[in-house]
Amino acid sequence: MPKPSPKKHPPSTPTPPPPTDDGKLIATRKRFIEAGANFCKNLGLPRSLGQIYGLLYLSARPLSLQEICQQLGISKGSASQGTRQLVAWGAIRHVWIPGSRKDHFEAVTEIGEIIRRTYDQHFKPRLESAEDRITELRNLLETDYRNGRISQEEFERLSTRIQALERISSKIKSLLPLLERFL
Amino acid sequence: MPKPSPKKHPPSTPTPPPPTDDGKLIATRKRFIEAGANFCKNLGLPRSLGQIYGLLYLSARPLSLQEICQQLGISKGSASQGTRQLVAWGAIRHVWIPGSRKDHFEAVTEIGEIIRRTYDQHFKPRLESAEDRITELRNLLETDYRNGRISQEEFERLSTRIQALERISSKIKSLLPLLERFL
DNA sequence: GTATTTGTTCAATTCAGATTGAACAAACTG
DNA sequence: CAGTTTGTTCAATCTGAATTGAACAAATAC
Repeated sequence: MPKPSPKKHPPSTPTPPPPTDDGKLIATRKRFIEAGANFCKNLGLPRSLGQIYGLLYLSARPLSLQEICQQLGISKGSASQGTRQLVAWGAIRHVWIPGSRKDHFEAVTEIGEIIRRTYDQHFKPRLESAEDRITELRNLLETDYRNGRISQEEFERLSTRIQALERISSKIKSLLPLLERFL
Repeated sequence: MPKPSPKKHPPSTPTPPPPTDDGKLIATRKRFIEAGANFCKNLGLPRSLGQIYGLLYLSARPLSLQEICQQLGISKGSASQGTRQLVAWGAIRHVWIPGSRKDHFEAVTEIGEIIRRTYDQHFKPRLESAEDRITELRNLLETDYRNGRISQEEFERLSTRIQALERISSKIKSLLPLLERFL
């Protein structure tokens, strides 16, 4: 690696070179990375995930962790955690480049794939656990009633409301197979 | 209004009675309110929204702001903002109770309604604006190319990737009508 | 009119969680 | 072996958003 003086500057925050070193990033890339960041932010996910995916999605070749840090102006820690998350997510993949012992990453460009996997791994389980939580509610309700903590009238009203939830839940569940077919 | 002694206690924060005054909250309610809070949290929304909706959903009658604060142990400010948000969202509604000049709120129990409205007001517009952003990207790309900031090879690759996005986008868009029919 | 009740607003605070960076571990190099 | 490169971990920090609470406004009561 062409590093002339190993002690040029202490670790890394002496003169933060323009915080985001977009030296090599043309407008299209910048905009796309930004869009990815916003997308993730809107979903309540760390921006960095979107940035990393965006960078890799438009990259001509797999990039190393170092390159990711440099291009995005984020820390090694962030890049390491971010890439791990994205790999687990199935949105990017590890690529070993023959000559190098660095890790390299490339984007999985089949976004449909990613959506499908995300649905299977995250949405579906959650929807299913929702049912359990409703059942738990019903049990709690019966306990409350048996222990005389609520009147019968109260019991019946709450019961009706919980039943409504069950109906919604099972309706949604019945739509899932349909959704899956078109996914 | 059946209020016996108008000076029972000064305004509202004298001896914050056990921070969360769940005196009247039976297990079922507590659990449901908690579930609402978590649900909102998972969606990246303020917990308080879920708590308020949960409380109202199981309530026998419309509740005043004061009651909401007390039962949930949240501040007037939070309750005020929270209810406003939920009303705008269509998840709860204002109810004027004849004798009282307090605002009262009740939950909209037709959750399907709420989902439909939310989809129309929030998801759909966003999906549509996604198209615009992709178009913007394409324009940026052409500008970058015309200004000689990228090679033709680069141009073609990026173009392909953006095209893939366009395909996904239009595929999703074509699914919307189907989804809407079953919503 | 003044006093009281009720709701809103917004600056200050608090809190969650994303990001950093330095210490560490592991793999390789010479 | 020591030295270098590379990735991971985790405590500290930073950031943004939710929450508070007190000042305010509006409506009503007296």
